Amino acid sequence: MRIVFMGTPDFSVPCLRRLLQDGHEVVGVFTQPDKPKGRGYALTPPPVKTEALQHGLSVFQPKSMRDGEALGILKELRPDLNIVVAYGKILPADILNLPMYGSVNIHASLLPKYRGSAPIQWCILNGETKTGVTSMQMDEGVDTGDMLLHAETPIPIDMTSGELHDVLSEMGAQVLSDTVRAIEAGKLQAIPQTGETCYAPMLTKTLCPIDFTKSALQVHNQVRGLSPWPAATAELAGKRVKIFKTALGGETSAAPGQIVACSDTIDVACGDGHTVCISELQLEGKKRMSAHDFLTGHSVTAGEYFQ
RNA sequence: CGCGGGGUAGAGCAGUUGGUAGCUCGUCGGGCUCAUAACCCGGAGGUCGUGUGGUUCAAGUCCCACCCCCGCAA
Repeated sequence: MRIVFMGTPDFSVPCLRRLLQDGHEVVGVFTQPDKPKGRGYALTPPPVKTEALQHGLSVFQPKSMRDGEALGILKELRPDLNIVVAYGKILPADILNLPMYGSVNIHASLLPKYRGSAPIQWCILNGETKTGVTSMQMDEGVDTGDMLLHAETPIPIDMTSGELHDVLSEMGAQVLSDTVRAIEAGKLQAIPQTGETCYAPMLTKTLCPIDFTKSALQVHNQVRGLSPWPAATAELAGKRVKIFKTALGGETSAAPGQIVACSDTIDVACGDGHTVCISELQLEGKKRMSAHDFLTGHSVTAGEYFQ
């Protein structure tokens, strides 16, 4: 099977690897253009590009998929199937429908819930207890295509987005492998998406500041949903602190935001009379470290407030 | 040349107007205790990111270059 792979971030990499491992002929890889990233605006290639080049694959990084040029390239590649995994661009119908088997997408949620670009994080932010990966036959809408296969996984109460990302990334590769095999065998039935839908938009920094008047569970979900990126934040003694890891604590009568204990973890009172126990954090300009290490060098005392 | 913070004992930090380093945790030994993550006493452990650089009688502390880490912004 001649396959064109379209993907960009780390999440896509296991899928690409799996296609190669399964012996498919990856005739081309589309990925986002290199972008200025990080300090000094160093031009950084997306992870899929790096991986593709290591395997000697042809890489294409068009700015637009709608100007005819991309379609021309695709025609020359003559794929039997397009595989799209977190590519980051909305594809027009002529691109999607060019291959004999059309285009298949791997999405990190149980569709039709959590369509959009940040399904992993929103599942955790909303406190979902299970999620999964779905493959679908793409149409022009955003994650609205008919569903092919899916796999489920529970979300433990302390799992972070980063951890779930890695799990779903591998699961996605497996679902993809199964999907392609089933397509080749011609025994796959597409199921229209029905039922409750919701949308998982891109994360923004406005989600980061913690409001300790919310319940401990809400704060905890915010922290793990935004961990490791972009990370929930709070202010302590005028400095911004990123918070990466918390656990649900016991009851307290302290005011929201007040630190009630700081021996091994930093326990903060929330709005519902319970605490969250911070175990991993990062002060602006400093490295990420455990609460224990943080407390060793910084004098934090019970009674202080997070804002 | 996007803006900014930082590299000092295993870890996290301090180090004032330049005079060869200190705190907390950990660690090792001893003590107290029914017991302990608690407490007491004592010890080990650092060529202060690199340059065999510059200034100086003297630099962790000032100047220069380079390497690395991090926050913002993208």
